[in-house]
Amino acid sequence: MTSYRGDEDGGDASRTRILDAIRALPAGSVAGYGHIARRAGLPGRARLVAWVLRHNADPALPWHRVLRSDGRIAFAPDTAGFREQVRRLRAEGVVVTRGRVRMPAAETPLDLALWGPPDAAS
DNA sequence: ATTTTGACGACCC
DNA sequence: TGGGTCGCCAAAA
Repeated sequence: MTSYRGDEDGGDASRTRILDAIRALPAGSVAGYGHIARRAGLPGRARLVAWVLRHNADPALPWHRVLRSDGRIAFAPDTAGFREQVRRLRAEGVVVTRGRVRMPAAETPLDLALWGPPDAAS
């Protein structure tokens, strides 16, 4: 409680919710930044998700399951991060072609079963 | 206080 | 599929 207006989460809670949403990603699945933001109750804050990931220090976080909305890896192709992400994804059975992944139409039946409807924030 | 930057996204052609 | 524009939010310069 960094002391301020009670209604304000101070972005701290937002950060937590984002990390939470990412941790909820099933192995072998992928999601876009915007998708995560939405799941975290922060529609339109895709860039905030990116910011959180950039500042993330938790090695257990499945950050590699987060891609751009077009299924493309966010890192530049010639970076270590890029290669690392491809490596991790493939290790989970995800098909990565030319630094890009086949994105689920939107909500695969499986996702709905695991995540429930978009509104029912867990 | 203004500008630039970034692990973004929806649109348009 | 690919490239460019504009909108968006928070941080850093």
